[in-house]
Amino acid sequence: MTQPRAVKRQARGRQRIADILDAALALFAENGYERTSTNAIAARAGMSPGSLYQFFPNKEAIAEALSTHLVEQMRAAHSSAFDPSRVTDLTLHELIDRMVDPLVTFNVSHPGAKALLANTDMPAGTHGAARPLHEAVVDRVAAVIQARIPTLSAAERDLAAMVSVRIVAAMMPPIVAVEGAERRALTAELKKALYGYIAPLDSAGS
Amino acid sequence: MTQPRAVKRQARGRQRIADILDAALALFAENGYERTSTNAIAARAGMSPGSLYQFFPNKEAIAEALSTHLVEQMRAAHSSAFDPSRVTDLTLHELIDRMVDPLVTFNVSHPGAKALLANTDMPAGTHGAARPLHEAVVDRVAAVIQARIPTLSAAERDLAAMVSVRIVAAMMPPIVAVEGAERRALTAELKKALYGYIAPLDSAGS
DNA sequence: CTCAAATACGAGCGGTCGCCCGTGTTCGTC
DNA sequence: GACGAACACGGGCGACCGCTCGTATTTGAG
Repeated sequence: MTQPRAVKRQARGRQRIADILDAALALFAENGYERTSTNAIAARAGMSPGSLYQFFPNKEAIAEALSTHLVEQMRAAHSSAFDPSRVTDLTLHELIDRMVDPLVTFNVSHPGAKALLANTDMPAGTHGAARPLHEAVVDRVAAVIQARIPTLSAAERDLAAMVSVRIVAAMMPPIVAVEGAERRALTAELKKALYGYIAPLDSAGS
Repeated sequence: MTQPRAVKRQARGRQRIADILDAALALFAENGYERTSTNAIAARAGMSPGSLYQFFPNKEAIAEALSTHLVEQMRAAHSSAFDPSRVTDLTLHELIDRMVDPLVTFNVSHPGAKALLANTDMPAGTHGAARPLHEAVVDRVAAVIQARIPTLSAAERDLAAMVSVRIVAAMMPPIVAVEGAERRALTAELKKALYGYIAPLDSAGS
């Protein structure tokens, strides 16, 4: 439906699309979606407005492509972190480390991703592109919890996964905003919160 | 400084200001700040654009007044919840109940308040009006923690307060979005998360 | 009752935005 | 080397935005 009717792209064109996405991500992160004009995106990407519209039918499509792009990168970066095998061999601390650390790394190296995916300053379609990611993350966390604590009911497990993901998301902005020792301290605090929430449910000890 | 040079308002005028604020809150909650036009606010409030600008010098002033208004209501609603007296007499569960329940009530009865105060889709001045609230809440939570767990260092206490507030804020949207038993279940889960985070620090037992 | 102040109106100004289109240029293919 | 498709340009259109202003009406104080 929203399929943009595949146009044969040349290498030049694909590079320009990447340029547009880079410029858009930077500007969205700086000023938000609404405050960023398409002319500004084109200028930052080093092209004319007309050229920009050769690759995207409208502004919203840029946001959607950007969301999809980030979602893919995130998925790729975290596929290993959610491996449900050997989940019972690890201590809960180790398990939390394995899931939190890559998330922090990704969010640090992609500032503005949060600004895009978590912001209400967005057209509806863009949220639609982000929701599958959130659901996917929650599902995978639920799968890990299922492997770890099989005694939980499905409802309890899903609820615990949702709450865990929200806690992580809530701590991400301050973690990304600082560096070094401060970041490590905040990350440690996030892990303490997760541990405190999950440990009472856990049957496999510390 | 931003003091709008007190104009003698008649009762009619004060009512109109309230109408404008109501309309703006509803529209901001529905569509966000940027997507809401001043003409739309005026129309929803049942007046002409010219009349609206009799009471507010510009759009940002509306957002600021709205923020201040909500902040005041929130402060009033929570002043009792943060009473640091008798903090040591309560169990940690009771203490958490006392602080979480009024917050949930307020957020339920003021949907869109979050949309305003937590959104990046806002002029800088509006964030400036919301930050004092957040800081005030964190400070008061820190004061309660101080009374409850005096052994904590200042840095640890402030950190714990910040994390606690973030956890509460993170769970608020889904809590507000549902009703009845579901809402109670989510609220209970929030309290479990808070308890799990704070209990390990607490010296006064369950 | 009078009158200045407060309130109310709404057409429309100046500006910006998303986007189009006419035109010219570069690329891949044969 | 020729040719069509992809790419590139940028002036500017139409719509809408925040906001103004000239004017008309209502209010409360004296």
